[in-house]
Amino acid sequence: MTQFQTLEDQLRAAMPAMTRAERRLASHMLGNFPLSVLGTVATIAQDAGVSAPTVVRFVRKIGFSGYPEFRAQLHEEMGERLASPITKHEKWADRLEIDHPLNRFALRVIENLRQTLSQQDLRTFDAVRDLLADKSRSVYLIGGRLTRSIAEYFTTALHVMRSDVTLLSSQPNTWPPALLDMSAGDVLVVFDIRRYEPSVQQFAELAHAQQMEVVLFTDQWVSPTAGVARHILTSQIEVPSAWDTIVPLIALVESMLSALQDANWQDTRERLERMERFYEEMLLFKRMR
Amino acid sequence: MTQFQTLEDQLRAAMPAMTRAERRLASHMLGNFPLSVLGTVATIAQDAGVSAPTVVRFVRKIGFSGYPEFRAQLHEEMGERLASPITKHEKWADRLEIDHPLNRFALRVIENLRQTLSQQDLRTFDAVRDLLADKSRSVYLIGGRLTRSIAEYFTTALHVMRSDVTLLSSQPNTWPPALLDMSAGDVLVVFDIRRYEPSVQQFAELAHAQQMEVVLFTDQWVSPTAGVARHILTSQIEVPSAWDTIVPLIALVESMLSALQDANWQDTRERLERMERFYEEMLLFKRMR
DNA sequence: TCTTTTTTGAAACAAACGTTTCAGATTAGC
DNA sequence: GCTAATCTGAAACGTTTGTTTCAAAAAAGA
Repeated sequence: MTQFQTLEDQLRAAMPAMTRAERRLASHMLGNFPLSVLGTVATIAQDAGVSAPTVVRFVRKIGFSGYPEFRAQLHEEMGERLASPITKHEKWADRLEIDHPLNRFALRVIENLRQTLSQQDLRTFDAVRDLLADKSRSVYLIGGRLTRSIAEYFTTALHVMRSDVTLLSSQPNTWPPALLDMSAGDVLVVFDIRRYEPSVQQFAELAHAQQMEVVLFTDQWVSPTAGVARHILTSQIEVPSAWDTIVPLIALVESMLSALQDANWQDTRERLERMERFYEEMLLFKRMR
Repeated sequence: MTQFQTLEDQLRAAMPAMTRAERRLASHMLGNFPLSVLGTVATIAQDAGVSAPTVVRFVRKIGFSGYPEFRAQLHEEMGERLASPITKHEKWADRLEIDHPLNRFALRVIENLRQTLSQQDLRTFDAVRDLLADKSRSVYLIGGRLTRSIAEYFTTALHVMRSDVTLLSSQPNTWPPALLDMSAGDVLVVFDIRRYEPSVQQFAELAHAQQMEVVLFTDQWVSPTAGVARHILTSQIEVPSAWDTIVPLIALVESMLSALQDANWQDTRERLERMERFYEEMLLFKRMR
């Protein structure tokens, strides 16, 4: 079946060779495209004022094996037109040497990233941004075995933008004393992907009991910590290996940083400049020794 | 059934009240919207990795009488967006969504990732994989202010696959003594993106002088450490914000992990299984208290 | 006009579909 | 650590769907 033209074009091109009833059908299809073609054979037949067999004979005549194939083709075309920018599959993927493990793996990573971003709830994202931008709230971050490095990265970057940002140590026995300094309204950012860690969850529950706002970054299977979380940001993290990918999580974190920066650019720039000066002075000291 | 929001919103709004399998389903639907929802119950179920009954229960839960009604609603919405000539050639996502910082940022991240991958030298990649797979060499990792978290992540994952993996502390004053244990032929993995850190570079030079193999993960402007590096893997890291993105670096690291795993799956699996057992025993221990 | 050919839809049919049931698996509560 | 409650998918079910058959209707050719 030739795919070099759209369904609409195919319909028009077939017009001359049509019989009376078929022409009625085609003209109805074209007149209400593509809404008219979404339904079943029966509904189309009724709307166009022809019988169901006519519809089937018609799609056969223009080259499809049957109505299901015709509809599949339509769905494909609609999908292309409806796709949001980040949902779109890029052509460049074809050019990569697909056989190399690097590219095989990377394509799956990109697929995860794409899905993560397109399913992200923007309101949740904005709400978390506002929480973190609120300087009256202290921010604490915690992560598991693999996610602690994400928490660390987030912390380092957040420090540039605001004060009162604390990364909890990787040793759970230091957490209870840390709770002493946390107040109601403070924010706890939790990173937890499978295999979810009981200690992290327990701590989140304690924090929640202290009226803290819990923000959870997790995977598509959702950490049990979700039960006490005010806001949940999920990522697709499954790749063909014994591990998962944290790329979508990092992308979310960096997007959040970017949004925070936009929300309060004045302060951020000042802090950045001061940090630069401090770094320079540090270097000066070193040289003087 | 309330029609005041789009299907997409309804899916998201229902998220909190969902079970595990239903979340997986909703996540798949949102991640590939609206293409994912055009097909039959069976195809959706298969693509999302759940059973057909789950799909039916799900659409019931969010307020439809059954799957046909759910699909009818989707068709209606699609029709609205596609029918009028004005919007005909516009994308599904409205301007508001495209303009959202998350999506603006994400598009740039994906672009960086794309460039990083297409520019990657596969021979270098393979050579680094072979170095890291060689168990006669110890592996040391080091990173700067922002990249230390990447080194940490890499270390944690590498530990699962092999022994003799060490992450250097974030305090430079601990590095000279650490050098004592490093031998010629050992591997030093350096992460260094702008602004390049003199201390990291100095250490890499010392390591190089000790006949160590230096592997450098850096950005497109290339860290000065490149002078002493045997292998260099570069990433595109520039995004529209005061920061850079480490996503391409993470993707490279994870691809490397995946390649390493493939190179020596037998050993890796054994280590994984042993690790699992240890974790279980730890949990058991905790429960017994 | 009458015959032949083509077109068309009602009815019957088979395949695919959405739905329900139920037992095993998982999770939550005590 | 056990029990109760909830969740989940395989299999069976009845329904809808697309398709085929066939005879009536329409059109074309004589």
